[in-house]
Amino acid sequence: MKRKPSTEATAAWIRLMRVQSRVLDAVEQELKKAGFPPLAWYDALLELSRAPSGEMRPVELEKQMLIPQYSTSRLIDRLVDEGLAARRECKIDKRGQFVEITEAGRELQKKMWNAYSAAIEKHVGSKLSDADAVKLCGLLDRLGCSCGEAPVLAARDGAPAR
Amino acid sequence: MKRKPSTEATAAWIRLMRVQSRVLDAVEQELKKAGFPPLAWYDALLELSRAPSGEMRPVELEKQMLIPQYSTSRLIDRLVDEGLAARRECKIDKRGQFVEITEAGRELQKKMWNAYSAAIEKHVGSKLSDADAVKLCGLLDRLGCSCGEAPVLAARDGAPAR
DNA sequence: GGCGATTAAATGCATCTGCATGAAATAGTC
DNA sequence: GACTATTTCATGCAGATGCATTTAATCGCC
Repeated sequence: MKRKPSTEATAAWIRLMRVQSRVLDAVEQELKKAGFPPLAWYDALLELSRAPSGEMRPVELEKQMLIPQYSTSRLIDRLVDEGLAARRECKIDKRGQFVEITEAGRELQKKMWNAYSAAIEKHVGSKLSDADAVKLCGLLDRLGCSCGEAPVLAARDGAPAR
Repeated sequence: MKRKPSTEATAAWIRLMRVQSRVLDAVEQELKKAGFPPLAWYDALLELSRAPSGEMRPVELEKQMLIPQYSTSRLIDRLVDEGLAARRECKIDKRGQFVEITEAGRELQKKMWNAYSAAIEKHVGSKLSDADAVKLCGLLDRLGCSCGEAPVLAARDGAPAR
């Protein structure tokens, strides 16, 4: 029952862990040096800015970002503290709420995307042809624990990570 | 100067972040459920067990594992607390020390490898042919921030992650 | 309508992390 | 040898995270 992985699979595992870690670190560092908050903030702001009226339920955000519930709760706290989002009462379900992105939030998201996209280009785009990037996506998707993400909806003004 | 990444590159970035996160989580969870400590412990034990006489300098460990200095220091603390490793005086450089893996440490490393390798097989090996795993390695290596790792020395009784 | 089960969100607590700094020893230089 | 710079490792502190629990509201069912 406990089959061992092939050396190829093991090597892939190691690469996946190491390379992701290095690339993420590099990108996060660049954002930090540019004076921006962590990537998680960007992801949240992006999700919010994409929502129909700029607002969504914390539960939604949680599902989109794939982070634990308490983590979402605290992330929202911080965004609200910084004036990047605001909590709104949810009339149809009083145990819940809505989180709405503010103008400042939208601006920050856009500014961050400049630095963020430049970092992606620097650490990923410039090292891989588009064709290879597609191949890489294909291989990675096969590992995706059925995290059936919507296609490549990403691009165009923002990329959610994590 | 601030070129934007192609949608393909952006998609690859997203996949890299998401898939790694999911796979790592899955593997860590399995280890945890089996009652084992975090992967970082395994990595450290593996490095130590591979060292010539089962001991190495914290600085070495730090370089191998690519984690910050303070992180190494505290990791060693925990290993020592659990009797998996022991600090030894370093006679040739009294500001330093040696960390030596104990018998219990070696045993834990081996036991963990059983669970760990099974998890790798389950979450990576079983989803990719060897040929595809090799392709994936090749593509990921190109992103490797010149983290010029030794070839595929990994396999065969242990795989360092992170 | 009443009531237990479920869901949404927050929070207390222990642990972990990052960052900066400190303490001790060695290396380099004159 | 004296003095500064560098290297090795530890640690105090603030902030972040994981986990379990709490509070409040809705749902399902009779």
